[in-house]
Amino acid sequence: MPSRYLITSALPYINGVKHLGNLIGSVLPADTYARFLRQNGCDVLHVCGTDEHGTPAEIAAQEEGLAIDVYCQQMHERQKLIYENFGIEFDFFGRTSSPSNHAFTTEVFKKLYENGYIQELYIDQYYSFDDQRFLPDRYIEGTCPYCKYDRARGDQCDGCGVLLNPEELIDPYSAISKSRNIALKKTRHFFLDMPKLEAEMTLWVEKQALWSDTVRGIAKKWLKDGVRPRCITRDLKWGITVPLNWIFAQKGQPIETVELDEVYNWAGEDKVFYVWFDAPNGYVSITQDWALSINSPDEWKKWWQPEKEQDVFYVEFMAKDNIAFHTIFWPAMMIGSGMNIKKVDDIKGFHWLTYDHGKFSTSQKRGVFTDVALELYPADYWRYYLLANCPESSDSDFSFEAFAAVVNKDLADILGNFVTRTIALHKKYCDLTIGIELTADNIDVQLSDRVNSATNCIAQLLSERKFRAASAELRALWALGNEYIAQKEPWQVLKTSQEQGEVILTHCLHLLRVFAIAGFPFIPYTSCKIFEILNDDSKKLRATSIANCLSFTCFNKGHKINDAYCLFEKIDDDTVQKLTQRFSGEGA
RNA sequence: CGCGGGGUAGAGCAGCUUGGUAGCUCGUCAGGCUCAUAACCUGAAGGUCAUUGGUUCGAAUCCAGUCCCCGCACCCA
Repeated sequence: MPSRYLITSALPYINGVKHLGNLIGSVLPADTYARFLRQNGCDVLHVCGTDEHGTPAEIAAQEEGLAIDVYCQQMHERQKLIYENFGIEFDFFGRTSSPSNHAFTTEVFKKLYENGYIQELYIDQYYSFDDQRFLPDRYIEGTCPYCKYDRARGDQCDGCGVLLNPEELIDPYSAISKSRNIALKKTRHFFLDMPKLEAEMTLWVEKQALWSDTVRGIAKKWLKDGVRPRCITRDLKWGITVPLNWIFAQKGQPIETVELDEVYNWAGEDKVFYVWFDAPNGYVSITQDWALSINSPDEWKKWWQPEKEQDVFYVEFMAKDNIAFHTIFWPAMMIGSGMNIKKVDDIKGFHWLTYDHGKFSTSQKRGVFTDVALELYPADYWRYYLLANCPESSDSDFSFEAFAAVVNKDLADILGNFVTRTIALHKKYCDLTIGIELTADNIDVQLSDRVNSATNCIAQLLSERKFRAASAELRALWALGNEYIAQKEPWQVLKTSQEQGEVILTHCLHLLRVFAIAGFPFIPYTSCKIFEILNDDSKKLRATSIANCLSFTCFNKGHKINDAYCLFEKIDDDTVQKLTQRFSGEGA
């Protein structure tokens, strides 16, 4: 057993509020897993943060009329608050624009350079005079030389799918300003020498036993087709500055002695690392920021540079588009740097969440975004639905119709209703005061066995990070409550025997406690509410492992409980229709 | 032959690695109960596992071919 569990969620990009797919594609399952491990008493660190560099961020800031740093600051706070309100408990939610990430990324680069994994090449890049900037490949459009599609991008043609270089485009123009006043300029860039790392990466990928077929498949595909030098720098202002002084010093050619034009070309001092190069380093630098925040600056090493590799078990959560970076490029950077940074053990990759059989779309306002979601319904509704229906093995669809069906049935009818009926009976016949204690003589062994079997199963599935199956088993556990109470009919028994009736009801109260503990990784707010009703200490929710969490002796004679209330409001058909219409992105 | 994912009861999915009488949830229908958010419990109906061929005593599961659906278009994970 590893002594520590390191968990990272893919860093959400800064340029806007994320949608439900982002939530279920990384941070929510990661939080669920982290909560589960913490209940088991494991030492867990879960970090995430905003990915802030790159052209899309600059353009988004420009559109908002804000300076880039101000924009990022605001958007970071906004995203952070939304995750908090979903009950995502990061140890630290950091930023890739932080000083620590500047420092760490620079160090990674220097080590790669010293170890001979960095190549310098001049490349031709388009400069837009009207935009006054170099244009990243995807911001140049033109006609595809192969299929003649007239809106091909500089990196790829969407007409025929061929991968392109920008200079291949016929009649190119700036996608930002549509200006054709652009010209190819030579500019010096740095490349990560992937071919040199290929053999080592292949070995490393082969070694991975835990990765799913999908993850392994993507990794192998990139090893097969994607092994070529990858450019790691861009000509931009916003980012982590490439340490040119240091580089020229390394060459024994002090920068002062070199013609500026020759060195920088058009980029002047605006040469920064490409966002893909600095973003994953954020996992480490954010941990460093976490360490600073707890006044133990070296604490991050416990996680990223453990004495023994197997002391830390590291799981990354992400959507499938990110898998190549996490299976190949970032590990290659870390291996090449020789910095002895802990590498990932398992990668939990998610497929896409579609919206009402189509795509989420920011520009069309189609789909539910995380800020609006919380205005509509409490966090646990979303958490439960998304976990129970997560795109684990293939894409899955979100629709309000399905959402309402699941919320109404599972949360309201199965769980919520069991809470209400149990407490109502107790109030009526026992005055919300526990009058008996359960002992070996009166404990229902059959129930006990079934509950233990279910909780063990949930724990096992969570430890394997199978969220859909774990949710289904949680639901089955809830159903045991209704089954038990229907079979025992305490409302009948109580008419003839107070004691026998109370034995049944006390079993039900303990079941509620089990539901709260087992549900805590999934629907923490609800679990807290149930514990309040039971008048139990909510700290125990965080410190009781799910497997075998059943104990029929938690409540002493005389223990008072609180009255229940409706835990889940149902969603009616009319509302479903209105919401479906509202978020369809058509007309509106 | 562009890449990737998928085709299993009306809907949504599991099973496929390691072949052996087809499973879960919702929905439908029929009973039961009345403590409860018109909730709950029990039972039933409903599938030749896209299709063709092969391997095998035996294939949803392995192999080969065919067909169909989805994403790879701003945004976006």
